[in-house]
Amino acid sequence: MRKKVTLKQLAKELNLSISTVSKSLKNDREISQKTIARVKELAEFYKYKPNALAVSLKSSRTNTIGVILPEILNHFFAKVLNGIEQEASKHGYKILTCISNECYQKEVDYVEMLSNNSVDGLIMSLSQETQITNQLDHIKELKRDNIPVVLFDRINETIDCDKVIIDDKKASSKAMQHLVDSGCKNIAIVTTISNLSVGELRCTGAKKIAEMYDDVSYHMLMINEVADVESIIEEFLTSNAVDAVLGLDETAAAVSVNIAAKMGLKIPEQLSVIGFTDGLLAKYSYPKLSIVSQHAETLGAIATQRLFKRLAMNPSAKNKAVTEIVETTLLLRASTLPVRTTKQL
Amino acid sequence: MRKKVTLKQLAKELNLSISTVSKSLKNDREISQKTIARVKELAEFYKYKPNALAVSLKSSRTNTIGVILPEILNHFFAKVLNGIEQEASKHGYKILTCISNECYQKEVDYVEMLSNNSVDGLIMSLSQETQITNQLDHIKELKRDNIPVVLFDRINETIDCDKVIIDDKKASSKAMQHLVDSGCKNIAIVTTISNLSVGELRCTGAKKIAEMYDDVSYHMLMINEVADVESIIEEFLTSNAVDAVLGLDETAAAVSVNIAAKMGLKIPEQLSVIGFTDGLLAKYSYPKLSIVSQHAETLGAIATQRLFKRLAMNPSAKNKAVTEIVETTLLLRASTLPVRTTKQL
DNA sequence: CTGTTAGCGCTTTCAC
DNA sequence: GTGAAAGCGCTAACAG
Repeated sequence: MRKKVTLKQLAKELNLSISTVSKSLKNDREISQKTIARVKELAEFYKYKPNALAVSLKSSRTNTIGVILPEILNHFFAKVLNGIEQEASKHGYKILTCISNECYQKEVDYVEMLSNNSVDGLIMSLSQETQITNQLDHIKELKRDNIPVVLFDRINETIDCDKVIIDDKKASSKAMQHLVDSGCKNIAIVTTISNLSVGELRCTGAKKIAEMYDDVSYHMLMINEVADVESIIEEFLTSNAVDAVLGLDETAAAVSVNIAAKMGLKIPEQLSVIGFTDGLLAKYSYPKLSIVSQHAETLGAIATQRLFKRLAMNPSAKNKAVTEIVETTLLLRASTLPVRTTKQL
Repeated sequence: MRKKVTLKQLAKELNLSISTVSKSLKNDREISQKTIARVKELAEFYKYKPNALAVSLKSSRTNTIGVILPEILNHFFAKVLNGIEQEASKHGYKILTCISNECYQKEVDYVEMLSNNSVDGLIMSLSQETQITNQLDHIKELKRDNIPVVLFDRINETIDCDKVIIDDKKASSKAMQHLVDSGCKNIAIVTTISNLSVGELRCTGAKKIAEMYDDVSYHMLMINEVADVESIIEEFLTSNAVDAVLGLDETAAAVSVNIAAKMGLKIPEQLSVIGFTDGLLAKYSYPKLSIVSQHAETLGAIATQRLFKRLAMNPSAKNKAVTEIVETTLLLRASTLPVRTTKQL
């Protein structure tokens, strides 16, 4: 079993010094063409690859970015990860992926683990527990270690760093507005994420619109934890005669649709449905659901670009933190009625 | 902006040598308790963390494993990744995640990228293009670099390395058997992955069973590329009076169900459906689909354990490659009829 | 008990 | 043109 080739070995075999070999491989003009050729040939022969560890240690750049996600089975985060990966790889960067599993302690551990010079920067979305308990020291300490962070989606205002978010409030307003415009009068707002920053914002946005209309009423259905979401929603829909459901997260939307189907409700004739989701439902549901598309992959790409910009910045010129907002799209399909109200001119 | 603390700086500040500091932090019994206490206090104060790069360079262990996946938006791979991550983190390992996007060249690039001492080992599933074109040198060369690989799901028999697979043939046989036993006579086998190793195996398994029965006929519907899967399946179901669909992959299964719903076919009365999928459909469909569960997370965990075992092995005692087989489960739900045939005693 | 030294593999400055 | 030497941060064998 042959060991991995190093500059040293190439040098010995060629009767050259290590530095000459190193320079040759970089086409340093100090070195004669003949030598360069010799070196390259042998390097090629042995398939020499510079030891990434040594290069990083020397240069203090790892070309790696750390990504800490609350979950990966949630399609939204999977898409964000995909966006990050694409963008990172385009720039020759690798990504270290960690999944906090919505758990504060795991998140802390991962931040610790990665802040040992393992990565050049971090992209992360806070775990549910972190947001609920509001423990943020582990993030704030990254500043002291001089490692830049970009927070996305599940952010916290008090942390001074770059952020990329969705305008959740506006998005849910738009969705609610559509329901109202298409004639819905009695709307259920269903959420299983009321304890997350984004959950609150979506709530606020939806309510704001509903409250603008005297003839529109809404019901909030907040479901916590891993309660039996299905039966809660079923019970709710049975005892409340709503004509629309706005699902503020994937679970809420998905379950609502299935329960409606089970109850024999016709969509959209009897029940209009709009869901915050990211393509999963859209792809696998019938009738096709109207959705608030969060452009998760774009979000991932933007977060990555942000981080690259930050990394490229002269650290002394530490500009103020930037918050970028990704616009959502309301994608109307078969699960909602067309707009009925005549807008005033 | 304070720079990251190193042993050197601690040593200077404490008027000790670097090695004494290093040993103190390791509770080396050679060092006096008093010194250990002093060192630890200062280290704590500065939140000293050993530079992972330097440690790795020294020890030639990165505590990182590379994971190369064909896709991440496919729920199956997301689940596998989750399984890998959980298992790895349990052992204090980080994972470098790469997504080949079904593209041979990206896969090659990633293998190159990671085999520069960036990882201790690799877990991967071959990209579609790699399987089709059968170019495998990049994987085989890993052996020369002495970096262990565990291949899962999309494997290749000619590569000498550990493998973790699902018994796809048996799984599809089981599924087909159930359809037959529940009285289906005219069964569509729908696949969009006939060009993958797993696709072929599933095909073979299903056909084998169908062909055992004189009164059962089957139709193969192989859909290639990103053709308009929906219309092809719709057309097929319209012109062929089948009473069951066996979807050999997620797309095939999902689209079949939706089209059936669209066509007004009652499931399972008029059409039984079983799909190879990994919980996605199950979670979001109504009626609940019968599925072949591939236990993706288990698969990921097992692959990781395999890799750890390999890493722990004395390299000179390079045992033969091991192939582990993960059993599937046929999860029967509302989309299939109960078994009708009376089995002979 | 503590310190010196060498070395992991590489880059880079400075001599020759 | 080429090479020697220092150093990135750490560990470990060996001296003292």
